[in-house]
Amino acid sequence: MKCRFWLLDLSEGVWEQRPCVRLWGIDEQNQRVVITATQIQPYFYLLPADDLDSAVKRIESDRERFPNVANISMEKRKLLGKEKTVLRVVCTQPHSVSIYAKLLPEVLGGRSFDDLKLSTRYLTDLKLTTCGWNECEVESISIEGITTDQTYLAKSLPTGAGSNAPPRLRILAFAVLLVGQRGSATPQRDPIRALAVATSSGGISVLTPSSDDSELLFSFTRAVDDFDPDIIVGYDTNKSAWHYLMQRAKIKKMKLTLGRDESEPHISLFGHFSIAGRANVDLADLASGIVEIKVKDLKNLATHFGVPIADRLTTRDDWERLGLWSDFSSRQKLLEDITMEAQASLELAQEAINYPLQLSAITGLPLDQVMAAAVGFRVDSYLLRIAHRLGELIPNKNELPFLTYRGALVQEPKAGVHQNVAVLDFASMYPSLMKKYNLSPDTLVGPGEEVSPDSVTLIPEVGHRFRKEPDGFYRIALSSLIEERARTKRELASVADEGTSRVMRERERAVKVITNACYGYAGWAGARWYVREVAESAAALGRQLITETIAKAMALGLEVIYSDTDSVFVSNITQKVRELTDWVKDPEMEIRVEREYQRVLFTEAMKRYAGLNPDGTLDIVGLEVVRGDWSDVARSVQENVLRAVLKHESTKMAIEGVHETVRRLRNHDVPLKSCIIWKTLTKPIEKYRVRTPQAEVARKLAAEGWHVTVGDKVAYVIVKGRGALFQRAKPYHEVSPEDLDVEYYVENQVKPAAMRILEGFGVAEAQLGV
DNA sequence: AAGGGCGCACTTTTGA
DNA sequence: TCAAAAGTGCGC
Repeated sequence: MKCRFWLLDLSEGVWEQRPCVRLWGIDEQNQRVVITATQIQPYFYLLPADDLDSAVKRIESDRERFPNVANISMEKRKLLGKEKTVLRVVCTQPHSVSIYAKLLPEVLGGRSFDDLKLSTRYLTDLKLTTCGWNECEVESISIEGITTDQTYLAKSLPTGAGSNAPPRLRILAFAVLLVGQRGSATPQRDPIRALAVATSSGGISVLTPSSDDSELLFSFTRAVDDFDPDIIVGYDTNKSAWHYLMQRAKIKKMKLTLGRDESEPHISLFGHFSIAGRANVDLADLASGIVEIKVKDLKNLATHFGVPIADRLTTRDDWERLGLWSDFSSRQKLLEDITMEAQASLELAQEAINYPLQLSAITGLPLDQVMAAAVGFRVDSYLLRIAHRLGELIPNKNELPFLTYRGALVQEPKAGVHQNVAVLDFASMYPSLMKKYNLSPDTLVGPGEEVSPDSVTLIPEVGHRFRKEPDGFYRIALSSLIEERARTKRELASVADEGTSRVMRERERAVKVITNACYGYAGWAGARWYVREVAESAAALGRQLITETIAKAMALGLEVIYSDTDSVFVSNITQKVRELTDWVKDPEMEIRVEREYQRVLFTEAMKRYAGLNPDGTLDIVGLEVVRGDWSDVARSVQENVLRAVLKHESTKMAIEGVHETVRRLRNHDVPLKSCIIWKTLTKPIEKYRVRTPQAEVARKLAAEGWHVTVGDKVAYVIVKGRGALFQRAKPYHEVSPEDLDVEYYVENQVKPAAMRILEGFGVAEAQLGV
């Protein structure tokens, strides 16, 4: 019989002594299915240094060393466009692929390719769509431990069948309450205090242990079992909750059989926890990609997405939680916290899941992986499929030494306020240049290579040469992305249904993000297709293009106020701006008016400005207002100053605002929270060579038993006293308002932030003091 | 374990 | 006292 299924997850296993891939999905009857497939054996390619026959002989004559080689055959593939005959080395065991792919070149010389794990191999070879529909001829079987509605064996090679609307997904959200006796909770010492679960069927419950937490762990397992979710979601679960749950289970000698094959969660490829047959989604991964959210937490994420429940979330620090826990009468608050956290995670997942689903469908990474993977690996996965389609050998990941290269051009702005300014920019400049000039690893001409000058593009400044024909790997990949985006846009225009149109919008966004990441990818030393010359050439062509555009604007009599990378700020004279955009007249390199400011303010600095939009809102770029490492009090003062000078054109109003804040600060009338400075720990505390405030505070917290790790944001305030700044930085929860060094905030936060703007208006610093 | 690129502003510490 | 280095976070 034929099974049409929406592919949610993949796992690897063994079926009748053979390695198999399991495809976990949902069918059209909304039943959970799993298909066991054994058609593809694990393999990789070997391009030996010398002739193929002797390589085959050496492998076959050395069975002791290579016992897991099942067979070897010759195959034609391409290496950067050039035909090569390679050996396909089929292994009996999936894990042998990476071992032999490393070992054989050491023994025989040459290189190996396509070092993919079996499930990736399977997806790639069969062109299946993750988070999309696929088809397969199947027959029912029975496998012990598998809990899906239907269990099948694949009788044909499954095929991708497009990526239409997703089925109705069951989502389970959870949150744990972790409180230590002192400092951060430690699994060896502190049981899980409570666990809240919310499901997309409307159920919500809080589990609290009576004596120890084994019962809680058991109940959680049962809750997952009963509801049988497709997606398990929470906030920061990969870094915290899952580790804790697993450790507690281990201590209690229990198994957290959460998988659809009764297996336990395990750490997978990108440091996330993988659960067989389900997608474990950590919303922190979603937050990490959103630059507007400075302090990444669930409340800020929910607020960003406009989920109503955001208002009911309480952000607490560990020590505040410890305080509430210590007082028996306030424990209820903490239970409410995690209940809201679970409910909000659920609502957020429902609101925001379309984008990750589309990203998965486009890149071919399963949902849980695509969430956890960084941009580079998403691009990598996309390119891998294109390469395979083209018959290209897939280079293995290796850390190459890298060279930096010159990047984009930034022009000094004309400082001051400018009226009526148009901002023009090139749409997707770098990928467009890569496509237009066929910049690619396989079209790059070697330094000594003789070619006719007509057949190549010579890149200005850097002197690299790229063949105009045939189409290079990146051109093919980018074209297919750009076409996909155009197709999605067209479909979007004809879709009336709001649900479908949301899916399409997210698809378009996902395609765009992958497209724009290709330039950075090409210049990333960890990329499979890392070729510095490609990125370097795109940057050089970008500099040439923007330089010409600036010159043209000036020739047309437009005043050029500023330019950065792919944008120019010019006087907004409709006719001339039109002439400028027409001048480009290249369908592959479109420049368009992106924004129009009534007024825009520049200081002397690049990458920092504020513009007044026609609707009265402000765009604030680069200035303290948008920086997460300045106190709220300084940021809001600066924002008010900007609004006063740009919108109301009143420096008087601006100065009064500053006065008012300084007065309130000195009056202790500004909440302590507004004085917090957040800084990220960018390395382990022992690696700091300089005594920075955040490192000092982090050391202190660590000494008190709090877990502080790389990537954490440290919140501190500056208190009165003697000595360097780092000696006066304290964790804000230890500080009472009267200890605050108000003068520091006046002199080093509020004044600089305000003066940055006001000095261009002839305001002297003395006018701000009191 | 580490998880596109380079260009730039700015604060604080360091070390002579 | 001052310039350089370290550190962070931004823009595109």
